[in-house]
Amino acid sequence: MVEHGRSAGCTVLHVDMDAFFASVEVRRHPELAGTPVIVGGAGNRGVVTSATYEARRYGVHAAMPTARALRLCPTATVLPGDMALYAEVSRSVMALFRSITPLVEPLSLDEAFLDVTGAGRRLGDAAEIGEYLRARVFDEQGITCSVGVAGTKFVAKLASTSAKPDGIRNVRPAEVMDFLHPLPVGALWGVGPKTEEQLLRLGLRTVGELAHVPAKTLQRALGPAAGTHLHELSWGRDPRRVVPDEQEKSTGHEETFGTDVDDPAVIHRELLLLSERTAARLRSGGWLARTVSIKVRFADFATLTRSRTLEVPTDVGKELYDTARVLYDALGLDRARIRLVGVRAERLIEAGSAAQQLELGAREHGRRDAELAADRAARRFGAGAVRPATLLHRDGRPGREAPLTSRNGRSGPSSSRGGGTRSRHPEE
DNA sequence: TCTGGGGTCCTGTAACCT
DNA sequence: TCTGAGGTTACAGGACCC
Repeated sequence: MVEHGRSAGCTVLHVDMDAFFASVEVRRHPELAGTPVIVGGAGNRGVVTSATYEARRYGVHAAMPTARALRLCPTATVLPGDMALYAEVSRSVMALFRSITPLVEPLSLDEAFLDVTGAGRRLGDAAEIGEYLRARVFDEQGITCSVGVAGTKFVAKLASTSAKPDGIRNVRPAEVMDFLHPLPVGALWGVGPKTEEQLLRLGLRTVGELAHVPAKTLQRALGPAAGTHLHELSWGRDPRRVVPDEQEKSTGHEETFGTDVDDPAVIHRELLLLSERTAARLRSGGWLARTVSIKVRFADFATLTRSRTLEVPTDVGKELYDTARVLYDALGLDRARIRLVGVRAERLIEAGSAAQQLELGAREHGRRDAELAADRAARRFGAGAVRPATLLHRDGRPGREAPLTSRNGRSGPSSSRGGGTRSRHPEE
């Protein structure tokens, strides 16, 4: 039971599923309960996407190469992941959140911010609502989550992290400095390995030490935006509101080859496949892309990007591919060893809003109609049911160079805004 | 040890426009 | 007509998140 008014001044909840993908897998395979389970790519270049706390005890964490994770924890069960299932569980959980308040801002499949200002009268204060949500999620989905309660998004997020696993943490306004200042600078949103290294060079190890450095000094060291941002966060100031349904800004696909590739024909084929997949996602979301970008990562991990803005926005795979190919060919790579290629559609606009422009652009519609038919076939017979002839083996089977296991079963682009706030990757 | 995939944001530079 | 300043846009790269 929660004492009345314990979260006065706190209206923001951050709810984060515990080891989400792995927990869903354990729910599906009850015989794995209490054992180390890793969800991730099993190939020679696969990485861990999610791991149960039993696996984490061995030092396993997300983004670690699976091969290394298995050296640390040889008894772990490795599962490839089932994004469609995780998305379904996520939809149910988000629907539960929306039954409490319309102000739900999903950050990824497994976490969301809730503003419960308007829900208090019905359900108690924010901390009581947090307890209620945790119980409902467990009852309905059989998985646990952790909740942070605070007056700002940033502090609520840190609070849920400190409550993990299967806990709740309420940080009242008067407690924010005591909570925040002992934390390492790396806990701040926007401080990754590079910035942390810079801050350590300045002798700043904790948020409290950073808070007492003049904002001007931080701005000089880190740039005006990052300097101001970190100074504000270090004093618990975060004006961002909980915003439901944010507009997507880009979507795309990339693929790491199982082994490095130096054959331009193979790269071209991969660019076509990635363009088709990206376009299908544009169409399913009702968007057109104004800009196409490609990403190329070489064997030594050096990465470059190139982009081009289209005269007429598109959701047609062939048009994305034509631009991607021009960008790639312009690099003039002479059988360089390539590890990864990617295609992204950027500067998205709603398809309806661009109807006029399309007519003016007099685009050829036959190809789009064919791709729409392929979408319908994919819905009926499964992804890849229809694809360009160049992506087929001679015997008609779908074919390509062996990239890593694709773990991407997502149905649409993320509403993520990165830079420290959103993503669709579970955990950590 | 050897680094996936899907995102956003910031910064610097160059080109373009007024 | 030419020129320079200042603003805007496009592009590329890097950092970050999970």
